[in-house]
Amino acid sequence: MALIALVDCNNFYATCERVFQPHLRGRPLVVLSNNDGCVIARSQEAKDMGIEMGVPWHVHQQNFERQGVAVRSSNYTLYGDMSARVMSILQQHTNRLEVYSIDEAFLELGDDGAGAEHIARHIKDIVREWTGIDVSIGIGPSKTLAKAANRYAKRMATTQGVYALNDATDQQALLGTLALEDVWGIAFRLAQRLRALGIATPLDLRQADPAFVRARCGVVVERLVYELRGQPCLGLDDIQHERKSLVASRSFGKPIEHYRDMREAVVSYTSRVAEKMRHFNLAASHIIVFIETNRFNKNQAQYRASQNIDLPVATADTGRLAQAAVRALNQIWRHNYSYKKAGVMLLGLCPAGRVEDGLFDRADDAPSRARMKAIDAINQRYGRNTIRLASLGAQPQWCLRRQFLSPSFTTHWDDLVQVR
DNA sequence: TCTGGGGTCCTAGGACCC
DNA sequence: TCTGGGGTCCTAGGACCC
Repeated sequence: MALIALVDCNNFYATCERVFQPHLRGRPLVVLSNNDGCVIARSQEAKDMGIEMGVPWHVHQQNFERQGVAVRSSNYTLYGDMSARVMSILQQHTNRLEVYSIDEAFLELGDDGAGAEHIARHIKDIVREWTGIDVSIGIGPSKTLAKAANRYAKRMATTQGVYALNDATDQQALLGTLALEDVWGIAFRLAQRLRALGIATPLDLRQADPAFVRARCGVVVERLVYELRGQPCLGLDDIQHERKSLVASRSFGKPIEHYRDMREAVVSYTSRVAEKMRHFNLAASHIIVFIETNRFNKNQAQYRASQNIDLPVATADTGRLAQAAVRALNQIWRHNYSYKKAGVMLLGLCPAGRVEDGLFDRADDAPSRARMKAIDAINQRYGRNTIRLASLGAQPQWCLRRQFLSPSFTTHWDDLVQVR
């Protein structure tokens, strides 16, 4: 069975900053979120000082600055660029690569344990030499075990950054020492639930009855049982999948109380997210706007709301999207609240050219009986709502709802042409 | 008084990840 | 005074249909 390696860049954002500012090496360093609100990355020295992930910077600022902690605002363009360099090196050493996040990737490394470890050490050296980024590598028969191995590689100096968790004895020994929350996919809530069921460690979970776990905690945790046993349930997702949603959201530096300010914010988020969408060459068929008050402020009246608008035609046009966004905002806006955050989410994404150039994205004359019949036939064949009649103002429009399409449908584009 | 059963679709919200 | 931003997947429940 093929072994999976998880390559994870150590202290990624902090290391990226250091590659270009070598004088920061050896000093504790933190990277802050937008608005410099809270800590989103730390160098090893900063971690050792006890600076926690996600803490609001203002709480500790004075204290830490006195101790010589260097601070940087985040620079995602730089991190994205460094990430691409690392990933392209990894790509050269495997047939299958899943880029899991900006600083992590899963690789398939063959089925020979010793061989896999050897390759992993080689990868680690090369990445360091070519990019200045330090990585840790965990190897195991499943993604979840590779994750656990990676943790161990990171924490134990004796591993020199690479650890293989291939045989059952090692797996049991390690899982017995971990907390439930150390398992990829288990956080506070699930850990609580599992403990209440008498499952106290990852080793207990590995040995639990999958059917029992499924009945109590659902299919996600059942999968983890198998994954911890080394029977992979989570495949390597190395095919570039299409994005399913895009978001632009922000916390406001100063809370918003007036409708006009909120409208301005929502329109500007819409324009930002629309631009991102066009970059991926996509169009959206739903737009959601959400607004909320400051949930940390216990003395304040709380309000959260979101509104989904179905667009009659999938579009990437900022004007149309902004119009819909304002309509959504109008439905949820309430006076007398102090709003702290808002966002715009685009859903039902589909390739842009197709629908925009499509046959149905225009106010046509009333559909003929023959056309109605043809459309009915398509809906019957490929599922209802593949094509539907929508209204924009008084004008009926035909639109293609690509998110309802079966995969086979795309090869039958000709059918649509006939409808016309 | 009796009070189906199975299916689909949609939505809201929970939980997790980085 | 001040607490990030961007994602995915799953579930439960309601509406509706036959």
